[in-house]
Order: sequence, then C-alpha cells, then structure tokens
Amino acid sequence: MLLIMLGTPIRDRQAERREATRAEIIAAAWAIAEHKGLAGLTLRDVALAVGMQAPSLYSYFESKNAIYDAMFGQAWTEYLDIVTAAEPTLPKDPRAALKVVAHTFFDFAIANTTRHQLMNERTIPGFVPSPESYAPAVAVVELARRDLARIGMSGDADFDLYIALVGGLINAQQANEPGGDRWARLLDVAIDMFADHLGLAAPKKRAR
Amino acid sequence: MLLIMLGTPIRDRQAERREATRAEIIAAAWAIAEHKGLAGLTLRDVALAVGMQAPSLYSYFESKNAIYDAMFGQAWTEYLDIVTAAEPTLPKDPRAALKVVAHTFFDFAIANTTRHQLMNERTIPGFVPSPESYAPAVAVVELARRDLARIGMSGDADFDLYIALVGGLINAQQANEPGGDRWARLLDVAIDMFADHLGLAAPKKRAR
DNA sequence: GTCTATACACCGATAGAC
DNA sequence: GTCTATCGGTGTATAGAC
Repeated sequence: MLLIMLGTPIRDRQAERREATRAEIIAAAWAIAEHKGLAGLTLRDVALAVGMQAPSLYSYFESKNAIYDAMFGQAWTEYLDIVTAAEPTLPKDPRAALKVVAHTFFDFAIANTTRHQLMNERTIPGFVPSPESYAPAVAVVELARRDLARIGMSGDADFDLYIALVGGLINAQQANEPGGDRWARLLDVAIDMFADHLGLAAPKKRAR
Repeated sequence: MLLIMLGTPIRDRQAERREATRAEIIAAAWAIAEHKGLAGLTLRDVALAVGMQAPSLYSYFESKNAIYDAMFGQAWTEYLDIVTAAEPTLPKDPRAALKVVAHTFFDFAIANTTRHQLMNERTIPGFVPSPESYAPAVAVVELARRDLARIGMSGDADFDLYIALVGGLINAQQANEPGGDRWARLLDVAIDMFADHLGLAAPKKRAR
C-alpha cells in the first residue's frame, strides 16, 4: 500500500511528526485546563506535561493564544461531528426536533464545561479565534439553521431568539449552580414555550 | 451643627479620609477597566492614576481581588438604587411590568458593559464576590422577585426562566454584536412570548 | 528543525526603612 | 501611610547547541 513516485513521496513523515506533536500539546493543554481552569493554563505546565522546556512550544505554536485557538477549533470540530452524526436521526415532529437540537447543545456544554467556556464564553482576556478555527463554529450554526429551517423556522429573529434562550439557560446553570439541574430541568419547558411562540402544533396536552 | 460629646467625637476624620481615598481608588479602577478592559486592570496603573506607588494600595485594599470586590458591590448598589427608584412607577398591567423590569436590566447591561461584565459574568479568573458585596445583588433579586410575584408570577421556575431569557439576550448581544441592536430588538418579542407562556392577558392584538 | 539556556518586561504581592 | 527594594511567577523573545 506504500506507493512512491520518484521524487514525490506520498507521506511527509516530518509534517506527520510535527502534527502529532501539536496534537499531543493540545491534548496536554486540555488536561491541564480541565484541572486548573482555562485561565490557569501556563506554558510551563504544558511543556512539562509533554517533556519539553517552555520556549520549545514556540516551535509548534507561535503564542499561547495560538494554543487556545487550536483548542477552540478542535472543540468546535468535535461538536460539529456530534451534530453531523445526530442529524439523520432528528425527529420529523418539529417540536420534538427543537428539543433534540437544544438538548444536544445543552448537554454538551454541561458535560464539557471547559470546552464550553472556551467555545462560547469570552473568558480568556486577549483571545480572539482565528477565521480557520472559527470555521467549524460557523458550520455548526449553518447546520442548525438548516435543520430548523426544515422545521419551518424561517427568519433570523426566531433563530437568534432560540440561540439566546438555550444559551441563557446554560449560562444560568453554569454560573449559579454548576453541577446542578435547576436550569436544566427548565429546558423542555423553555422549548415548549418557544414552540408555542412559533405556533407549532402541540404534542398532546393543551386541548383547549 | 457640629456636636461633640467629650471623648466621643461624632466624626472620625481619619476613617472619613480613608474611605474617601478608597472611593478615589475605585473610581480610578473603573476608568482604567473601561479603557483597557476589566482583565487589563493593573495595580500599577491604578496607583499611577491616584498618585501612589503600587504597594501603597495595599494600605487600602488587601489584594487586587478586594478592589474587584469593592467594584462589584458598588455596581450592584448602583443598580439597586435604579431599581428601587423605578419601582413605584411600575405599570399595573402585568405584561407591561414584565417589559419594564426586563428593559431596565437589559439597558443597564448594554449601557455599562464593564459593570455588567463584572456583575454578571465570571470573567475574572480568581474572583469570587464576598458576602458583603454580594448583598446588594441579592437585594436586587429579592426586589425583582417581589415585583414579579405581585404580577402573579409564583414559583421559582418561572422566575429562573425569566432571568435566563433576559440574560441570554444580553449575552448574545454583547458577545456577537457589541454596540448593535440585533438582539435588543428581540427583547419585547421575547417578553411577549414569556407572558403568553405565563397565560397573561394579551395587550391588544391576538384576537384569534 | 528542535530544543536548551538565558533573559526580558510585566504582573501581584511582601518586607522593611522612614 | 508611603516609600524603595525585591520576590516568585507569567508570557514571550532570541541566541545558539545539536
């Protein structure tokens, strides 16, 4: 399976090695960030974890923010994979689909607080994601917008409101009662409220 | 008007002076935080602004976080004053009252982004507000809860949902389009949606 | 190309002289 | 109470060994 055309090697072993080391650094950074907090990440800790001296990291990332940036892109890519995999199983019923999409996002945020903090909160002082790392985030939003449009949710206003509603619940849960479920229990109620607002058919109750 | 009982002075000039200097330091800190960002605040800058050397600040605050703490308490006290002053003018109509309360909070957050960031976002790494500084925040919540209970909004769930909804809109506005009004325009829509959820009487439309 | 060694500028915080 | 001096820590930069 190993093919070589003279002078044009199929594999660039050096680039592979470099990419593997970059991945190793990012993995170590996640582990430290989850343990000491996202803002508690230091280059010296990361270097120690991968068996380097701190300045050596600059051979792989041009700054600390570049490491955050790679983490940002990786986290959104992971979530894009989850959402892409779940898309074919979306319920036909609009109200049920709204709930699945909301729950997917909510549960990911709660289960991965560090990732959510980096992905959705502006908590690292100087950090602004690069266009490349932002791309998977845009893809997630586009995919969600497409899914919800198929449900009949047209217009930016409804989508913006939906995002703000789910995001508000996540933020309230994380900020006021991390680890609890006081706001998590409200998610279905909130989505029903939103579905009523859209004028979607009620599921069973609401005979009126 | 200056009364002195022997040995028990009415005024403690030293404490007054100290308190005045503390206020001066906090005012300087706000100005710098608004200019360089909340996380960009440094003790050296604050000291320079009030004509001191950095370590001298430790005569007035035991740490940098203590300065943040005083700012936190001051900001919530300011907002408590606003809410307290506005309370007597609250509309009798429940739906209208919901909107006034929401707008008051939303507008304050948008008009004072630095204050809102410190008050409602966990953006400073090690900072946790002290019970004393947290007190006015609790008072604001209690007051809002009382106002909304008079409207007929009983139960924690509705209140929590209301808070999350308004907070989500503020966060979305600040994070995605600071200075714009894409989410601000949704506030009334959102409150109407919430009022419908509560079963409040519609204002004029919704003839059905 | 990769890594070490060293250094810089800045930070919050502390000690101690005055 | 305010200063100077200084500490340990940070992100970052660069020279040079390998």
